Amino acid sequence: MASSSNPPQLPKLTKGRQKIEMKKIDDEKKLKVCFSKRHTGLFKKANELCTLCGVEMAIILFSPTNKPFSFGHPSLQTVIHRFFQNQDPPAESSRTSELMQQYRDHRALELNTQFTNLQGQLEAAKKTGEELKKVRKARQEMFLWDAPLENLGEQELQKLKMAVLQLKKNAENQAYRNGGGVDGL
Amino acid sequence: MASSSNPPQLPKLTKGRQKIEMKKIDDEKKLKVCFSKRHTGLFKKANELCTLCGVEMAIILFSPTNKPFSFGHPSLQTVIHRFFQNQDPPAESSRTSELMQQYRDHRALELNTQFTNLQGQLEAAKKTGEELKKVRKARQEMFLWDAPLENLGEQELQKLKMAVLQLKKNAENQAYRNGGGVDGL
DNA sequence: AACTATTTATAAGA
DNA sequence: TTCTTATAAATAGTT
Repeated sequence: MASSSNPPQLPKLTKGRQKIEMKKIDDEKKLKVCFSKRHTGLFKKANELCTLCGVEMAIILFSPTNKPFSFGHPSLQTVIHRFFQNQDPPAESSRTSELMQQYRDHRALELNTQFTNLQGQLEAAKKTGEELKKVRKARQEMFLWDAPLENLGEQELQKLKMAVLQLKKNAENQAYRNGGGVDGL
Repeated sequence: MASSSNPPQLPKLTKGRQKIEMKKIDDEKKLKVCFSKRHTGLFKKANELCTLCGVEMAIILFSPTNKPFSFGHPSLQTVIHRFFQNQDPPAESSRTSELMQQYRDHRALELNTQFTNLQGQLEAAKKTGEELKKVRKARQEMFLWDAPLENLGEQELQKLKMAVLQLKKNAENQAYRNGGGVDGL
């Protein structure tokens, strides 16, 4: 009690968790450990999401040593089959719903055209550009495009908005790094 | 900060994160929010694992409202194909793979072909109203759409950003013109 | 594999 | 829905 034991220099036993750069880990040993921990963590998160929110999910991945791993709830085949089989929810069969479906189809068609156009712009951009360097950041945000391409609606617009914001942020970061030259890589 | 203990009365603004029971969330609103956050978090973790460890991975999941989402690196097709095609010494699901063996040749390759010709199908469908059903199917296949995740330079990034902004603008205009009242699902 | 010290992810609340 | 805040979890570096 008497002794005030909060010396400025606590002999920390470890450095604790350190922030790591988001790029491919070179060190074989570290990579192995990292994969092990994160693979476990990811599957745990997946399981929690399934439990908490009642979602059906399938995960397939190949380890750094090309070993296949998978997760499925309720099962791999169930989810994959459902996904590719395009099992729509309940079937409402009325004239109205049919018209609505046609409307959605039409709208989807137009959106697809726009996406195709976007793809073309990307191709053009790649040709115009010269060097390809710090792309990892960009790639990180790109995964957002992979998910919700079904039935683009209000929610999807929100995601697009988020993607735009992230791209903007990313561009700014890159500009900053180019100017300051902090920790080169 | 030296010797005196902290004053006991800290007017905490919030309770902060609270531990939750690992079971299906009943509250509709909470469930929705939870899914949104965790879905984003999971995909982020997945992306990090791919980046850090050079892992190939595919995730397919159905939200509480049965909306399909997917993540793929380098692409959904690539990973799924590899999984069901590569009948390597199966680390775990040999039975599953076996069940999907035929499915692989039949469905996956078929889908790949359809995707390749997606544009053509859509064009054709646009002219033949009767082809709307095909469009509907094509729309589902759009999940497989993959942005070229190759390397992009800074200039490309800028162009991409602009392209995205344009896309968003178009989508919004379209939504407004259509009144946005046809939100099925 | 277990342990710390931090970084991240999030449940609540605004 | 988005932002903030406080706390729960995940995990990089050690032992």
